Amino acid sequence: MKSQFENPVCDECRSRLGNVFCSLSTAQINEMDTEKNCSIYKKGQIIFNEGNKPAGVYCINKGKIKIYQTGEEGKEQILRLAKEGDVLGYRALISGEIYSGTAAVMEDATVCFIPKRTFFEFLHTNSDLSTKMMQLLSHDLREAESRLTGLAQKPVRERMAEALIMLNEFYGIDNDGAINASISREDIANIVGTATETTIRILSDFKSEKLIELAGKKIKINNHKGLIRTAHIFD
Amino acid sequence: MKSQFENPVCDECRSRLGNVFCSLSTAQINEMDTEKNCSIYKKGQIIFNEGNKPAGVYCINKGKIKIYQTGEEGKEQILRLAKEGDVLGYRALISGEIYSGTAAVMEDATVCFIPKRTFFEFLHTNSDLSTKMMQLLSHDLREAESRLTGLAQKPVRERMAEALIMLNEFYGIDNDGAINASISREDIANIVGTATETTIRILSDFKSEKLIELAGKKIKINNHKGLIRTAHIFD
DNA sequence: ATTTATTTATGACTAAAATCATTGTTTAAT
DNA sequence: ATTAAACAATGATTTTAGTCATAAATAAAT
Repeated sequence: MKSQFENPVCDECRSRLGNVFCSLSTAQINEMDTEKNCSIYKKGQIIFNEGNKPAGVYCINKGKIKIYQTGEEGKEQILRLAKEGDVLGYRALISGEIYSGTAAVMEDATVCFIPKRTFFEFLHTNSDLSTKMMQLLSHDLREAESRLTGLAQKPVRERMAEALIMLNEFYGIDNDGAINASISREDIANIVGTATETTIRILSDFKSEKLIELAGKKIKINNHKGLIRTAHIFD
Repeated sequence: MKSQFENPVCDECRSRLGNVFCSLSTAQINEMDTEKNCSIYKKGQIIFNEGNKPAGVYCINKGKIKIYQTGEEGKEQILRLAKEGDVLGYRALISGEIYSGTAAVMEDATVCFIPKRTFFEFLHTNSDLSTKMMQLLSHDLREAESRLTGLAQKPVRERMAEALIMLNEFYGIDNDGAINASISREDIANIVGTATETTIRILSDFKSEKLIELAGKKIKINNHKGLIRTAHIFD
């Protein structure tokens, strides 16, 4: 399932400076280094599963991960995406509930597990961390609620344009100017909340309209302003 | 807009014992009493508006409130409902953003405003409050994400059944066994994420199927198990 | 009490997106 | 290199839910 290897060192982790753990004390960083348990996950592997009890949080050192909920007929709804520097699994841990979603690896990942005990100790002794956690949760909540409204009110085409803009921002671009990720049409469908065929059709439309370029799983945004107009984002 | 009157006393507020402020110290309760500013709002009035900058949080002493986002063509998407004991406006305040939703009164309300300064002081000095705030945000997030998945995957009929069960739990029942609230079909539509006409039709269907009884704005759940089956809730 | 406005109800029609079916293409496995 | 499996593309059809229109019923206002 997961292979042991030489753990990344928190003190040297550049991602950490951009996440909730950026203000840990030297002592706390050392403790995290001692207590954490890092693993390599291959594409397709599950980090945690809907319904399971959380035992800590996961800090992503490398890789691309999706968090999704599984609906009635096994269809995934992707709730969030995560990449290096992102922390996972805090929602369920903090609220003392079971995981409400599953975290699966989209591109090979190195993930550090920080045990519950350690995380809560930090949370109780470092008020900056708890402030940052509240801000993170607040941000996630805003995001989820906005998507909820979009899903209820916007047509698929607009949500698709929005999703492409989001993916472009989230993953950044590679040397060719394409979105720096290989995402299947099915995953895109599960982000947007539509059928895979509909996703394929709309992407083809966008291509015909010269808004994007397609090359296999690679998507390049050609006309950013046009996409924004298509998405009807005015804020 | 809002009329001044004799403020409710926090120390005597029974609702407070069930919300995030339940563990404030006596000194903090007294401070809250001094600093807070309570108002009476009539049905239809706005407590805060999407896009405005938060200046504190609102604690509902009495009344029914909806928080919604306004979409492109002015259609409301109701994100959350609130009643006595609920706290409002914390998400935007904590994340330092503008309000992402509007809070409007559905039934005449008494609402206490707690200034930002006071709230943050409590948050920084009372670790139990910050824990509870994190739990509240986590819970809200779970709720929002589950609704997101439902909206993407469940047909209107199922979501409607689910909404009725939620409303029944949230507002409780009156002497006649009906949901203890008068909600317009339009508001129900804006909770479920559908058109008002569709809401009316599905409620009529539920009535024909003896799942509910309708009398004007009053809705009584007749067959709870049947509704749960209709909603396809298995957890 | 009567008028006006709002809300609820119902029918007819349209549009959007899902589903089903099939073929082509890429990617992975042997 | 060849086969198998997974993924992408496209067409045809169906289903779902939205929109428009109009009438009945409630609720609010004068």
